[in-house]
Parts: sequence; C-alpha cells; structure tokens
Amino acid sequence: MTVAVPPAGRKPRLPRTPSAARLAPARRPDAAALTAALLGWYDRHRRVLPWRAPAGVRADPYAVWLSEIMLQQTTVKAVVPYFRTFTAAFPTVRDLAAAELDSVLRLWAGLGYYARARNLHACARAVAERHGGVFPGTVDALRALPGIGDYTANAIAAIAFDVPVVPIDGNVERVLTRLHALEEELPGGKPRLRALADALEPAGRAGDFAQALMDLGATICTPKSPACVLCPWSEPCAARRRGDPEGFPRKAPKKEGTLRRGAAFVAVRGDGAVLVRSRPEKGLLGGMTEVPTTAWSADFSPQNALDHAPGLDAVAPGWRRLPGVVTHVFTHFPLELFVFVAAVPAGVDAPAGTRWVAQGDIAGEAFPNVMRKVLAHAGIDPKPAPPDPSPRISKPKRSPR
DNA sequence: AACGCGTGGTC
DNA sequence: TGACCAAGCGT
Repeated sequence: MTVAVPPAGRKPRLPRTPSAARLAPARRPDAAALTAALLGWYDRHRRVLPWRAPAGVRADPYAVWLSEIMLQQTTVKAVVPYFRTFTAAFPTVRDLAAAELDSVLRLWAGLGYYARARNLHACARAVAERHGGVFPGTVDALRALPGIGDYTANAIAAIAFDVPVVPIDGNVERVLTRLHALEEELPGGKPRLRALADALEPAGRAGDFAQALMDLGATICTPKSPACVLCPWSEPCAARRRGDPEGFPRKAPKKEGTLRRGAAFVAVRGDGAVLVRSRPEKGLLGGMTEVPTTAWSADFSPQNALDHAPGLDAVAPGWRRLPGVVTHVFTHFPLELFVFVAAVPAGVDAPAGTRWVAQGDIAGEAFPNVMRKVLAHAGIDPKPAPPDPSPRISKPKRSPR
C-alpha cells in the first residue's frame, strides 16, 4: 500500500462538514496537532531517569551518549545500575578515555553485547582526541564515531543538542506503524517509516519530542496490550481504529538457531583459585573471561570431551563430570554445556593461554552470564554480575487489566 | 542485506 | 514455559 506523505509544514485539507468527515478516506494526521498532544502528554507523564535533565534543561551530552549506548537492545531497568556505576567511575568522557579497556569491560560485565563496551571506549578516545573532549553536536559528526549508528546519532543530536531530527528505535517504530497502520513489513518498510518520522514536527523541542515518543512506546504503546485509552494519540491512531494495535508493526518471521553443545572445565586449586582464559577480541563474547571449554558444536558428545581440551589432563589427575547441564540461549543459538570439575594440587602451572584467578578476584573478572552459570553449577559463587539495582526509578505502572 | 552479537523480563 | 522482545551496531 502506498502512502502519500504530506510535505512538512503543510496541513492536509480538512473536510467541510461532519458527514464529509465520516465519509472521507483515512487522512494523514495533522502534524501540529500530533505534536501538541504528544508534548502535552510528555510534560505530564515523562519518566524521571538518571540521565535525564529536569524539564526545560538540556541534558549533558556525555550522559545522553552513555545512556544511549547502554540502552541499545537493553531495558531501562537493566541499564540504571550500570549507568550509575559508570558515571561514578568515569565522571567525564575524558576519564573514560583515560581508562584501560579492561577496566571498562569489567564494569560492563553482565550487561551483554560486549562490542558496545569496546566501542564505548574507542568512542571516548575519539572524542577526546578528535574533538577535544567535547561531543560534536551534528548528526553526521556523531554518526562517524565508533558504536554510534543512525539511531544513536539522531537520538544524541535531538536530546543533547535539540537538533530537529526524529530518531527511530523499536519504540518509535511501533508507535508510528500503529499510528499509520503501516502494512509494509519491517525491516523492508524502513524507508517509508523514515518518511513518516520526518513528517512529524518536533516544534523546537526535538529532545523532548524524541523522548516523548520513546516514553509513549515504553509505557503506553507497548508490544502487548497497549493502553490505548491513556494514549494522547488514540484518536488519530489508525491501528486502534481498526481494532488491532497489537498487529503492528508487521514483521517477517525469523528462523531459529540449532542447538550447540560443549564441555566446560572448572579447575579449582586448594586455595580456591580457578583456571581461566580470555576469549578472542572479536566474535562471540569477545574479550570476556571464560573457563576453558571445548568448541561448541551441534554434534558434540561429552564422552571424550577431554580429548578436545588440550593440556587439561596435565592440570589434574581426575576430571569428574557433574550431573546435569548448563543451558544458555544466545540470540542466534541455544547452548548446552557439560561441566567437568577437578581439584588441582598446589603448584601446578597454568597451561599456555590460561591463568589462575585467585578466589577473591573471581567476582571482579569479566565473566559473561553463561560463565557465571557454569561456575555456579560447579559450586563456585561468582558473585552478582550487575551492580546493586539500588534506588528505585519512577515506574509509571498502570493498573492491571 | 542478512547475520552475529547477551541478557533479563514478560506472558 | 518457551517465544518474544528491549532506546541497534558492525560487517
């Protein structure tokens, strides 16, 4: 279905009479009216978040950038404690640039998508070196920095610099495809979505407008059971009028990955030290810490697992397989790990490419969650990955239905 | 362009 | 309870 998008700044003609209104074909909603309704709603219901400035105050670009990177494919609830930890450890982008990559990875551990942490560090250094420690205020300059794609460049430009652009994330995607009942499947329909976003009018409040769209998507226009009765755009929403808001956005089904298996080896010394190694910089869980494992493959069998773990038979005389398996689901494949444990005599050297981590340092290692599960399965408490999910943030809960 | 890349919450 | 999803990016 082809949808004509009116040029920004011009309103579609309104029908003259009520009867004409009823008979008229669906019209593009009036951009100025949409803006007024959305910003009015935002002024009453905006969420209070650690990286947001008070109403009427422009937010700190560093805080906006840091939060936007953390929020990529990640929930607000998960991000808040990490955001507090990072701003405490690195008050400015220069502090972050001066830090070792390894300390950044350690603080990031548990948040997922670890390439973000490496790009975060690289971006901080680029800002420090290329821009004198000050974030640039244009979409193009932001877009050129590591870890900043189309969405994030537009979000930072709008929120931190009030550049009149509309960032499109999952929330905005949902809100706009519903508002227009866009039939075209995503991601193919993204260019049309871009046109719909560009037809909106932030009216001099680009930052508020962008965050209003996201708050609307996060609290009202939710994927399941949207609260249309509370929505400022309820009246013009084509999907609601059609009685099927949940049906948007239209998406092509995605295929699932096949199960992989492997073995993980937990070698524990008498003093509590554990044998670990670092994963390669690139790829799955890049740069993170792990206990030695076999390769993970669809045809793995635990029978001769040690044959596929060179050097480990020399570390300890008796490897014992624990009952059960550790399961973990990555975005693109599920994983089952068989866990082997061994008590290692004092004085045994770590094989090439591995190292001993003292008992007290285990919590500080950059273990991804799958490895924390393995350690827990072996009876070792890896300590909570995320910082304390301490002070509550405002939660605009609505009554259950 | 399609895929690789984590984790936690929700129903 | 497994499937789906959440403020995407890099290749």
